[in-house]
Parts: sequence; structure tokens; C-alpha cells
Amino acid sequence: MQKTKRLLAIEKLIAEEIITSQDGLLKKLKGKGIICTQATLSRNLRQLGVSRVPDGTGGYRYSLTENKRLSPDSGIKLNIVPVIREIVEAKGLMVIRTIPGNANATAYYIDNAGRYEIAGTIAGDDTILVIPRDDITLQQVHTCLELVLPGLHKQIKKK
Amino acid sequence: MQKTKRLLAIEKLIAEEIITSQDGLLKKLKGKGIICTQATLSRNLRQLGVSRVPDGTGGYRYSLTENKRLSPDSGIKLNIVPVIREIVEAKGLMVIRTIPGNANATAYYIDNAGRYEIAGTIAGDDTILVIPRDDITLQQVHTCLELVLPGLHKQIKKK
DNA sequence: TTATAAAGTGTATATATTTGCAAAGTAAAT
DNA sequence: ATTTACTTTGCAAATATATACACTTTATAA
Repeated sequence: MQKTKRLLAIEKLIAEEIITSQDGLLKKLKGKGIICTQATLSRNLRQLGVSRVPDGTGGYRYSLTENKRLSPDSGIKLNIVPVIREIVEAKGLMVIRTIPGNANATAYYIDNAGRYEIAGTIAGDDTILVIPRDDITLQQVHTCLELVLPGLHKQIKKK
Repeated sequence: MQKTKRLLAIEKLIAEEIITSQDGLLKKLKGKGIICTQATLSRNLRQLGVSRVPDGTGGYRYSLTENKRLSPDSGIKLNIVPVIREIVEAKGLMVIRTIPGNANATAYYIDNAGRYEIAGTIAGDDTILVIPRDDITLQQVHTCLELVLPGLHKQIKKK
């Protein structure tokens, strides 16, 4: 998916470099072969929860939320995906089945992504219940999870 | 001081209400009898370190820094001021004399204000050394301390 | 006090960000 | 494959925010 790739690249850039404007970000992305318009970045930054903060010296810079600032370890993410077996939707909730014993770790990971869309999770041994907030569609939750666990959509057979 | 009053009012409003634009803030302030222009707010918000963050539902709101979000207890602030006896400047540093035994508590308070201007503090029994960052003038530190401890300027005899 | 320097402010303008809308792209269902 | 519903995007325009400059106020020094 084109968008997911861009979102991840944006997060990485903001975590590692000092981005002071959307136009600046636009150029950095272009340097990495990712082309879009500033309008798209505006929308993406909002979706990612990126805020604009004074840098203390007279300028501004973009900054990730508290949760994401911690570990920019983009390596771990992909390793969690293979433990997921299936995703089932029911009653506006989402049930994720993992291989046995892996539900808790995965749920913990999802919780710590600090996504607005997800009100919370409950995990057993191989099952996670994901509870979306009011007015959040399951499709939005899918998109959101794809961000948290890139590559998810390839692993799972939905419904 | 006119500006200090406005800065404190801005912080309070942002801590207690949802402010989504500078124009909105402008009107709230007007409601409290504080008049200025949007341009001034733009400058003030930057000085206060206020950031603009996505609220997760499609909009943006202004938000105080982590430190300031914690206690909006505007009551305590004034009580600390009377313990300060004198402020002396030397070698680009600032030395604050308090009544005996009160240096640590006061320094702790200053530290926790999370001001960019102040690199750090060291406190003894009745003496605090305030170390400003490079390129920060002592005047800026004064202004900054006045924010942290409103009313300071009335209590102390400088130099 | 008066003179001098520094900080603060408003106005108008420049710059940056957001958004309505139509088009293009994607995914799901038939 | 085709239709249908939904998401994503660019463009252009609207909105929001930042700043240069001139002026005013406030602080500092003599």
C-alpha cells in the first residue's frame, strides 16, 4: 500500500531528523522517492498524531507523540505480524487470533502504539479483543493496525 | 506587568479549556478583559512552548508541555515567592538567595517548570545557582522566572 | 528626572496549513 | 470482469499562523 509506506517514512523522518515545515518534509520524502503534495502531508500528519512544537530557540518543529518518541526500532514491528492467524469482526469489535501464548505480547504492543482509534484491548492466551472507540469504523481500525504492524494485511485472511 | 498577566491567562485557558485556534484564544481572552492581537498571541504561544496537537477526532488543539500539564494549581506559585530574598547575577549565571532551608524546594520548583531558558539549577541550603543556556540573556531568565513565580519582581531587590 | 537601550505591540503582509471538491485509485461483492 | 462503495489524492481556494517594520511602552543607567 502506497499510503502506509509514506506514513511510516514520515514517522521515521520526524523521529530522526528535525522537520520544521510540511514543505521541508515534502522535499525529504522526495529524496527518498516518495512523491506527494503538501496537502496530503497535512492530512497524514494529523492522522499520525504529529504535533508542532516550539523548539525553544524561536522556531518550530514537528514531533511524534510521547509513545512513539521512545523506540524508533522499526525492526521489531515486522516480527510480530507472523504470530497473527486470523481477524474476526463482531458487534463492532475486532477479535484477533494469534498462535498460542502470543496474545498478550501482541496486545501490549498494540496498546503501546498509542492509537486514538483503539479504546483498549483485552488479551487471553491466543485471542485479543480490540475495542474501537465510538464512531470509529472497523475499516479505520484495520488501517490503524496496518500502521502499528506493517505488513499485517498480507498475513491475514479476514472474516 | 501587562504581558505576564496575559501569558498566565493563556496558560490557564489552555490547561482548562479546549483552544483550537489563536483567534479562538483571542476571544476567550477578550472575555476576561485581556485585549491583544492574533500576532501577539502567535509570539506568546511560542514563548510559552505551547504546541498544536491533533485531538484524534479530526481537529487540532493547543497543548501545554508535559511539565505544565500536570498541576494547574495556580495557588502554590505565589507562596514560594516570599522565601526569596535576593537575586545576584555573576558571570552570566544567576544566584538566588532564599530564607534558610528553602533553596532546594524552590530550585525543584524552578526545575519542574520545564523552561527552555534554564539549563539547570544547583541548590544548597539558602542559595540557588541558576544556569541559563547558551545565548540566553539574564534578562530573558528574569522574564522566565517571573512566569514561573509570578510576583517575583515585586519581592526582590536585584543586584 | 532625563536620556538611552531594550522589549512589546499592532498593522499589514507573507508564509504555512487546512479543506471542499472532483478525479483517480482500491477493495469487496456480484 | 463489472459494479458499487469507500479511500486517497491533487488542485485551488480558504483559513490560520508567523513576521517585517514602525511605533509605543517599559526598563536601565546616568
